[in-house]
Amino acid sequence: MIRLGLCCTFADEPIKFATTTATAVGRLDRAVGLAKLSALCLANADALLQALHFCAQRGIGCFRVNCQILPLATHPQLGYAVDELPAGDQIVEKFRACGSFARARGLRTCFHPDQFVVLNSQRPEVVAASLRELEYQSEVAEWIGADVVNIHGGGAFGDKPSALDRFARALDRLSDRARSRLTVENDDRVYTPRDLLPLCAATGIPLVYDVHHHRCHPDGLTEAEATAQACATWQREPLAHLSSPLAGWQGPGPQRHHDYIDVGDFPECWRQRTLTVEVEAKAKELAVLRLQRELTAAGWPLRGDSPPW
DNA sequence: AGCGGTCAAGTTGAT
DNA sequence: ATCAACTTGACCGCT
Repeated sequence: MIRLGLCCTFADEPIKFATTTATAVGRLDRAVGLAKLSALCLANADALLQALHFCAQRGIGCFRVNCQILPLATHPQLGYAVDELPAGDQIVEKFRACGSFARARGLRTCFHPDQFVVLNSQRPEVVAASLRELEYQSEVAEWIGADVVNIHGGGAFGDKPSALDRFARALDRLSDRARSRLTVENDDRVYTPRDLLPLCAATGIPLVYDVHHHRCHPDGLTEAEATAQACATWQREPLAHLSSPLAGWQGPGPQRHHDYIDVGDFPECWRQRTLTVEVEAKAKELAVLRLQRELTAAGWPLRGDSPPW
């Protein structure tokens, strides 16, 4: 059974997550700034519940939460703990309500911090900021019952074995809350599945298999081999990523994402799997719903409302 | 009210 | 040495 996942935002549905900028908040007094941020966090908790309702209603079994759900939470100057916000209690309560809803409807949720999280950086301040970011996202993940906080391997710095070793050692600095949710994903320029599988074996961190990245940056493993080995790193339902190239596989910049998924890009070797497939496509929910229709027409078993993994 | 420039953060590799 | 690519639109300050 395949569970399809939607990433972060909507193309057509009027569900919006609010953001702000450090420049704007930095101009305000601390208290005024916190009041503004508090309102944004509250609005985002409401938007998340709407997003989950949409997914439940349309049989989309997984939703990825935007990493800016609590805007500027880890900013070096403007960052805050949620209990510093005027509506802090209410915010946590609303996120916990999202968690209850997701659990009741069998929806999976996950996080994917952006490229600034580099656990194997050679710069200690970058690693420290990355750990801080993972702790923040894992706190929200706990509120909403998300089981995955997924990151990339980071940089190679001219020496992948050393870089992977630094990655492994940084894990020891995470709380249980963060470490138990952390996963690592192959990317399209540095780390392949083959590079990451030994790290996963050594640390117990699951591998999120991005088949599009693997096609852009192959490593000698077939898709079936990479899928099998990635799935074996999971003690629960595995997670994978799928995209189609912007202008076809022969076109320029195949690593760039298309608006929709070409159903021909869906790996045949996923057919017998129980798997969450996050759809990374610019047309967002429209792309997920179209893929859902096409897979169903092709006889693939899909699930969006079954009990949690 | 509408417009357009701007946005916290890291790393790689193309030019 | 510089800069786009990752995500991409929404915000904010100016008229």
